[in-house]
Amino acid sequence: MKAKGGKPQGYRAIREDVLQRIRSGKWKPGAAVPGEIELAEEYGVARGTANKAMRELVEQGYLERKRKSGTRVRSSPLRAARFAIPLIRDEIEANARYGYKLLVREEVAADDVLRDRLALKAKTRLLHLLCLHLADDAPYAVEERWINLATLPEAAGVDFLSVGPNEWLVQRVPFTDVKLEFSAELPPPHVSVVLQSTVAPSLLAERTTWLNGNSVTYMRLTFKPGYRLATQY
Amino acid sequence: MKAKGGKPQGYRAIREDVLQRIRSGKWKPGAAVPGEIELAEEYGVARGTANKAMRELVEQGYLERKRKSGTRVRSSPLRAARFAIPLIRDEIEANARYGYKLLVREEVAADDVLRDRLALKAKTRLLHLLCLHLADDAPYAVEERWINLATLPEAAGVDFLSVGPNEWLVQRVPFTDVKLEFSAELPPPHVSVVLQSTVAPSLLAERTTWLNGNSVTYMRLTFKPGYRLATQY
DNA sequence: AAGTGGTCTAGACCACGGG
DNA sequence: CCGTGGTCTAGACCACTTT
Repeated sequence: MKAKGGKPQGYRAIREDVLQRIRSGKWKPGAAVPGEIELAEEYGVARGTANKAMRELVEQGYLERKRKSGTRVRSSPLRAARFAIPLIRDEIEANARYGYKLLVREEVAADDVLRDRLALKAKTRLLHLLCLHLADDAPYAVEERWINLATLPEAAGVDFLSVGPNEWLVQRVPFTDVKLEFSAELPPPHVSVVLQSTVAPSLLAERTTWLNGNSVTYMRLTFKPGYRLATQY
Repeated sequence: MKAKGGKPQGYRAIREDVLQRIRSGKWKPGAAVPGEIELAEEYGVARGTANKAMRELVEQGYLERKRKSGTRVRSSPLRAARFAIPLIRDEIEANARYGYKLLVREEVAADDVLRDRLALKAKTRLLHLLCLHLADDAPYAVEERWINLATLPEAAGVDFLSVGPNEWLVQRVPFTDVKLEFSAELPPPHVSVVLQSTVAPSLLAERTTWLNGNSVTYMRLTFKPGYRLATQY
């Protein structure tokens, strides 16, 4: 345990001070907050220092700033939760022994659903993978993945037997846009069989990745029933 | 539509330039990146300007920086998805007419589950609410909420008939910590009845809110079957 | 027109951490 | 030790927005 008893110094001191006044209700939602110049004088620092403090509070969703009209406490705090999206491997290894199995590897032509989701032309070839992630030898999540071979031809030469597609992609392939969706589903039979689960709702995470307007990959990650995705902020 | 054709100026130019070099693979994961001084000279700007550009890239998860050893491209980009968590009302009003109904309002004693989750003493009184959020008169989500009256006695005097607890709380009550969890559940009967749904998996969002170590409220939000929580980054 | 935040500069000192 | 990033300063000009 680090002793963090000492009060923050510099711009952090200002940031925490202002935050304290917001949390305590001293500065209420919608209320105006002193400007940078005034704050800088109050704390005896340069304007740039006060600026940095206020900018961080804007970024954290506590303040709104507009030129000329000044700074205000956000009326309904735009709380943005930041989910860390670790490699599944890392998530499992935090508490258990990680295992990985490749179940299916095949080249396929895109069907209508995939063509739509990945914005593909008619005959585009995809690499389809079905993988199982295990924690202490028990099924943890099933990964269904399609990789666009038009964008990523080099994927055709990888066997994915020992390294999962997630890890392979993240290390080698840059991307510019990601769409992430969560929903609750009853897994289809070919997934629930692999999860060794009876009929029970599963959390489904879907991720579609793009590179400069070209689709790279689409992934469906079905977690075992009872899985909880948690964050704290 | 704004025409954003013009290339970014100042520190943004540096940020986008460096990002481009990462995304194009010119600078690979794990590789060292020029230091601030070098970058500043390259672009003919002050060191502080280069610093600002690099800091933003760290924050976005693209770079790692350490004193003395310098700046590197993150080997596996720490992709953090930022979920905006709007008031349900705003989420619905983006596409439909919002409706709200209070179904249950009662003071209760905390049971074991709630005592554990909210870290309560034995006899703490809670305000229990059951609410329905509607989109164009169709059930959209069911909100079950418990408010800690020890922390928030003033909530006992609010009827919550026209203003939902979510909106009331967010406007008036500051908080310091939030725990947010997502899972897939088969809703219990008293929830599925209200959702007018047959037996189908629902996405469940649970949020526990704290103020300086004291629990404020616990909420279970059950979305209608088929709901998708989406984010883009 | 004028006020407020956004950005930049040139220079400085400090803190961390690898050698 | 000493190089690199972290922070700060005092001053400046600019951009946006309201008056």
